[in-house]
Amino acid sequence: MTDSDANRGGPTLDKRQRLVEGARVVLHQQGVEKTTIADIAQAADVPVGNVYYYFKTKDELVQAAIDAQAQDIKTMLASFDRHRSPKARLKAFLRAITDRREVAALHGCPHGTLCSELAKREDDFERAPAILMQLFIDWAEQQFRSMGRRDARDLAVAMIASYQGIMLLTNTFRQPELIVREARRLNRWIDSLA
Amino acid sequence: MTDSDANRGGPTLDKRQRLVEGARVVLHQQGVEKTTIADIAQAADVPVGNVYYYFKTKDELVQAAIDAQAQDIKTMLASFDRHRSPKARLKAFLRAITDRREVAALHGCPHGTLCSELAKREDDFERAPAILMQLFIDWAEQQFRSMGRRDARDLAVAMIASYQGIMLLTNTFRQPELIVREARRLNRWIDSLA
Amino acid sequence: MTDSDANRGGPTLDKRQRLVEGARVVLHQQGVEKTTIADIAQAADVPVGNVYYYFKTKDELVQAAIDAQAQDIKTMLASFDRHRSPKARLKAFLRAITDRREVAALHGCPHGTLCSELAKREDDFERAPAILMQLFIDWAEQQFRSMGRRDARDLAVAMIASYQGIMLLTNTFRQPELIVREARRLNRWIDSLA
Amino acid sequence: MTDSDANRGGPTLDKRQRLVEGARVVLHQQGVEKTTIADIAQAADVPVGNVYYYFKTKDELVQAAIDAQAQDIKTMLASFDRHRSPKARLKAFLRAITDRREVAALHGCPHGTLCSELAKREDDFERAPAILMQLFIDWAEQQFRSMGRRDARDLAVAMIASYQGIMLLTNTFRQPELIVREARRLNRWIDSLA
DNA sequence: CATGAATGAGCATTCATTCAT
DNA sequence: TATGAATGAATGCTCATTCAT
Repeated sequence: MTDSDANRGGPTLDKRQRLVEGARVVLHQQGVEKTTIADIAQAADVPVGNVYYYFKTKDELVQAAIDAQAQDIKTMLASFDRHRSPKARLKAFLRAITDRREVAALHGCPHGTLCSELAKREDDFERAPAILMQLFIDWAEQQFRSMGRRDARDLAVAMIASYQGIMLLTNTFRQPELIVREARRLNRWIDSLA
Repeated sequence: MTDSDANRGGPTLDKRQRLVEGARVVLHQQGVEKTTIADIAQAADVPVGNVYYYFKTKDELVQAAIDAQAQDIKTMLASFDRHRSPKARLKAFLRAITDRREVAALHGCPHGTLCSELAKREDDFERAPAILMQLFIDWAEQQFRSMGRRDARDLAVAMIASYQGIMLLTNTFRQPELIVREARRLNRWIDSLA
Repeated sequence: MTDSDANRGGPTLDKRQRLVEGARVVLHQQGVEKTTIADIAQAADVPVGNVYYYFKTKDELVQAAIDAQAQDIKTMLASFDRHRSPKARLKAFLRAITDRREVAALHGCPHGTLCSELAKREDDFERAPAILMQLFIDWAEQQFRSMGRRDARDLAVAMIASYQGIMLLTNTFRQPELIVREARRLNRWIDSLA
Repeated sequence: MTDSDANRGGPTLDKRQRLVEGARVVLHQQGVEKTTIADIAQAADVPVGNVYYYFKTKDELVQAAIDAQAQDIKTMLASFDRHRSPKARLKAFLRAITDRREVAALHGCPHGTLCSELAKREDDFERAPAILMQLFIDWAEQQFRSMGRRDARDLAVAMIASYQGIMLLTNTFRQPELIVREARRLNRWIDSLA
């Protein structure tokens, strides 16, 4: 999905886009600290020295990758609007997650691992990826509120927590099936809600 | 040996122990990649060159920190045995988590962030912290099984996922209260189980 | 590229060449183990960190120095072709050696000491400088064969052994004259051969 | 031979002797620069900290190893006195060398590699192992002089050079047979002398 | 004498960032 | 804009030597 979205509008990406895409992939796979500018440049097929024309610092490039991920999340969540009921939308979310279980087993959640890693920093950057989680929670809260739940916020936090937690376990144990079983459970839970 | 004897029972730990403790603290606060041997040495008040007398490599020291964490987890989980019912034990677990919410907001779950970060590695070390998660899941499964649940495994995974997920959100948003509310919800959930 | 073009034919060498030359000189003078990257960088007037732009590891730089020495050897041996008879060529070789007796007394044979030192290693590198010796032996064998000697190989080995041995003694005793006398003896020996 | 001499007088060696023996073996195998005090201590089964009771510095221990080698050389050369003629003594020398060809192929000449390596140093130590070579040359000169040769000195130097050179080639190419063939040639050469 | 532990200077290597062209 | 090259401050790790007991 990442690639297909990024390529929207033509097979050729300009260098800036290629760098952001490369950053997303490599940062997800290797983590922020272990990823070098050279890694990203290579993934984007851009000369190392050229990176700094588009991004003044490594952090700025990471920020751009986070922003691009935010866009992806918005697009994905918006795509669930085609379902009429909030329950159907929530289940579509679970389905989307389940579809990515193999990648999650290998590299974890692209957003969760980013939050986890950047939260260790002591500069302003530590809060940067929080925006990604906020998107999920806000969306989920909206769904639960559409269902008439007063405790929509808590349910949203609980659901996203379950999502992030199962991603972590899936990654830790390298077992994609964990997501399948948990998604099934969450599906039943959604059904059980008034 | 002399030191450990001398320090037995006292507040002063010998250097090896101090290094492991320092490693635990600093690794939790800064992450594995960003933490230098010098950081750990300083935290343990040990000269840098001396670290290598006790640990051949940085990885070995990290492993020792993981092992120490495993011990702590075992001790904590064992302490819940004083409660007679499995439900009481699970609730005691939630209470223990809630008690640590301030640290979690600042630095995340000491085990979860470790799993998340090390899973990015490509050496054997990537699986090392899985043992920590396993301890939690096995313990939780035991509790649910004591309650007669056939789906004890799934419930255990779900509960630990919720735990890890809420730790991640708490850390991401720097909001300790998230743990309080989620713990309350999980408490009710436990009560609702047959 | 710019530099190499600019330096073409001139006394100034580009950095890579300068590094290889510096490595040759310093490795010969100090040996491989005692020579630091900083030593070579300084000899080549190149910042330490820049060395790694040209050579991924110290070993790779050493290998480049060996290769450069192989080139020198080939050039030198080829230069003896101007002599018509094999005996004259062998004597030219002895003269070339004798000409370098002062350096040999100070630092030994640049090839022999390299072989001696690297043979102690346990990685693949231990065999690397063997190629240098092989060049000498093959060339000498060719000369003896041109003289119609059936035992060309043995004679070649014997002669190169004498060469290497006298270099070692010259270096050990810091007596350049040893080479002069031995060269004289080998000259007579060559004359004595059928 | 080394061991049997060292053990003369009983199966137990005191620590100092064990250290010197360990040093000899390890220095021969690994070279001076690559050998750590810990390596030698381990080979001698002596605690690292204890080494400095017997030897103030690493150099002093290396010097002791050189001295021990000098003793060995003297003993070996003296053992050839049982042969009546100088030619027989020289041939006995060649035989002794040939007997050690396998070790030479693996680690080079224990004396030659030491000379080669230490000659690179810039302190007083650079001349230390020259004494070993001197022993050989003096002995050989004596033999040639007994044969009535006026050029005894040159012949001695030539012979020891051949010896050292073939050791180097044997080590470089890892071919023990080189020594066999060269020894044969030197044998014939000795026979050919008036 | 013995010894585990301590210490700090040094080394190969990495990498974000800058610069000259 | 583009890019290969430059730079220097880290970082993990080693090791001769010293010290306390």
